[in-house]
Amino acid sequence: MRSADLEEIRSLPLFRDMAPAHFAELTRGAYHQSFPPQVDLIVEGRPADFLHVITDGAVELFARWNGRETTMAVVRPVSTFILAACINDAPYLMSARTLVPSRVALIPGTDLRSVFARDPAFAQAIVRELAGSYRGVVRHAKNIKLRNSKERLAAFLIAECERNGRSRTFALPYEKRIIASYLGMTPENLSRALKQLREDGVTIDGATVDLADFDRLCAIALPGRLMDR
Amino acid sequence: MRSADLEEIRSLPLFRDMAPAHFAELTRGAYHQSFPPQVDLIVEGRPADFLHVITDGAVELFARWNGRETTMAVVRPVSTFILAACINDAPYLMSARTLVPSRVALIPGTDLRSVFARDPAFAQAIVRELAGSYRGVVRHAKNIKLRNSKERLAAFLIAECERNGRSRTFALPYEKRIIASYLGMTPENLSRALKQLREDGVTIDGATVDLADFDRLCAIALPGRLMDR
DNA sequence: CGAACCCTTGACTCCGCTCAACCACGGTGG
DNA sequence: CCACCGTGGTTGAGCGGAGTCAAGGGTTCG
Repeated sequence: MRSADLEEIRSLPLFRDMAPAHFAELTRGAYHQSFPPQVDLIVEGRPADFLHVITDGAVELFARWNGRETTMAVVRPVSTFILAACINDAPYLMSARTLVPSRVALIPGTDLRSVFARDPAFAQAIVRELAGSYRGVVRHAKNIKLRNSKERLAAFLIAECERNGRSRTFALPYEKRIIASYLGMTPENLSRALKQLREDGVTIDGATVDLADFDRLCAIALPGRLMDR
Repeated sequence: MRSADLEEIRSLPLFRDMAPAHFAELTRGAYHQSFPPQVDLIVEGRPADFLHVITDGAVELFARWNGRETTMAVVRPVSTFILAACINDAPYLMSARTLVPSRVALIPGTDLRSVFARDPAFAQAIVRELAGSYRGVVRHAKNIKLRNSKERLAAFLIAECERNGRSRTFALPYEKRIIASYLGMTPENLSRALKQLREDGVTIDGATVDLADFDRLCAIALPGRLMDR
């Protein structure tokens, strides 16, 4: 693994405070690989062999059942995913695939569990990471169960706007069908919902969005840290 | 706190392996209280002061937004809830209220965090508990997003059946309106869905359920450990 | 240039919600 | 003892949101 990559991973909250020897132990058996788009990194149901750390690109976490599919989250650098399955040595509950060309570090689950049992600082960091992930899914579930599709879309646009430094215009971060699936609707419906939001100052051209009336959107989505962080 | 209660709490996976002195430290500042039904134990948004351990009864975890409400889980003895908020010292994302007369032990969050930083075995247990909770919410979200209401209901009945030792008849564990909310539908709709399932061998009398054709239900719900544990 | 693929649009269907009435049950108080 | 009322559950009618199916346009890429 390149030392620049190591630095980057090392600087993550998850690894920042652990003993240097333990970090070396973790990364010794690790791979760091580049993947083209649309590669399946993880398929749900398989045993959790590796903790994944995305260092570049974007990865979709999704789930399948009975021929249907829904995206649960989109992970961006630099962060980890499917830590819970690794720690519990349990089968993955979600699949993962690259959305764009991406680089991912793979840390063997056995090493992870071994170091985790010996390094208190690392254990603490894992707890924080897990607690954060947990709260993320809770927010997602609340979002799905409490808001209707128009409200979810408005909330999503607000969140994206803030991710881009509250700039009034910005680009959608990935394909609309992914956004639709993440928001729990069909692509057709997302299209219609976007059109419907034109009355609220939202204009769309391809992937670029313009929010003319931020407050109006807020009145629809009523964003708050209990659901939108 | 009564010593029998202490024993019970101590035997939980979360506390089983920690140092005796640390366990004493945790429970020293703890309360153990009885509550009547319909008491709000936690209201979302408040800072997370206490880890809750339910030792008797049943507690509903739910969330509100804009006048709507949805139940996220029902917690039964003996287990803990809202660990994530406590560990992160963050506001609760969910509210909690007793469904029936219940006993709950309250462990101060400051003590929890303090011991957690010093006791590696405890930190490990917390990680396992958190990872388990995380996977629980992921399952819930998948359930909501991938199955329609009839399928969710069938899966719920199957799960309840197995909780009762696969007995063919059993009682619904709590009010139907709670079940409806948990399954992401209205009470009216639950009623209709139950009636609809009569063709599949489900008969309902008040709170008692009879499943004449388990396999038929399975064909609808397609249960699996990736969504129904 | 053709072939995918994504997005959009329209028409239609249907699942699930709303609103309203009604019933069963249990508790209360006259 | 019974009238009254509140609550939870059921049922029905009507509506609307969201999915499905099908077609067409725009882009990208081989």
